[in-house]
Amino acid sequence: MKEQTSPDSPLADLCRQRGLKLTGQRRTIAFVLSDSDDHPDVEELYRRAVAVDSRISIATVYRTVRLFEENGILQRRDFGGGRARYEVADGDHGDHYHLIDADSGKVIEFENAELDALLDTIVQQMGYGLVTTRLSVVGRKKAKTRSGN
Amino acid sequence: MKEQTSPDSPLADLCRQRGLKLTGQRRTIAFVLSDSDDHPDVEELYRRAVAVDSRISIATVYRTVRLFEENGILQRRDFGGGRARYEVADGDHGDHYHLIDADSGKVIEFENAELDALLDTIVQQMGYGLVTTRLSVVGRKKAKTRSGN
DNA sequence: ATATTTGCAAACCCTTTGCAGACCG
DNA sequence: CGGTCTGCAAAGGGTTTGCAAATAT
Repeated sequence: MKEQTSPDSPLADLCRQRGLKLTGQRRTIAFVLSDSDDHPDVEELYRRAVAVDSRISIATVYRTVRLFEENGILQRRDFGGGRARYEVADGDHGDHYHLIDADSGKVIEFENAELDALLDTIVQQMGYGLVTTRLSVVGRKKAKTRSGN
Repeated sequence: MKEQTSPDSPLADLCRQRGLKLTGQRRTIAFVLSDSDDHPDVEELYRRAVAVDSRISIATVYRTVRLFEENGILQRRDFGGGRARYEVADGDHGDHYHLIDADSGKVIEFENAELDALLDTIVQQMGYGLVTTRLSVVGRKKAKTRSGN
């Protein structure tokens, strides 16, 4: 009888690697997150999780999401609108940013090495080491350019 | 009898220019804001306003701050921590960003034309026009001795 | 004069928490 | 088994709002 090595989602595995107790709920939430490529808020995660296993409470989603964030598994984002949104954390590199469509609210991810480098340089020159970058640009589709704010 | 042209703070004047009714409370809040060069949250603004005129309620500060934001007089910022913080809006140019000290939480403003340009270019290339940039970097002061951790 | 604004307190929204029972390792 | 995790509902912190009285233009 062979041992099952990894029947779980990538995030569930990560969970285990981090030494976190892998409960049914966490497994479900991890699965839902692994399965998401957008930036759901807690209520949305709750909806998706309940669809998989109805025995999950929203309090647990809040607790899990916080736990995952503290363990570097998730990243919390704020795109305005009062509620926190989450996405699977990037590896140490591959950092990415967000462009938010001013009209539709749609979030578009992008990467840019030059931007990475420039930010790092700027922060260095100010005598600091870069810890985190929180950057989202709001843009409007192909119209006049405004260089405000 | 000559008309008083401008006995008020710069922001109170802006208020008037925008056609907003200039009440006592708004005048006070505008004064407090003109007098601030940091990024106070609503409670802090309330404290400062009450120090000038005790007949102000926090509800009015919330309402005024929102009004000012909607009229481009103030800018709301989010540095984490749940509460919104405010600062006087930049003119169309002179845009600036924020570096947050990871340890002290201190907010340090900076400008960088190269960064302005790069962001604009990136957004253009994605087929959008830049509307707003929300950027704050968290950094840790470089230790000159060693960087243990 | 009269439409707006204010203060107060209650309402709201998102998030956290105390507790008793359920569960993982 | 023992400590951790969960569900529930109540509490919490920031922000908004309904209403009658006060106020600006």
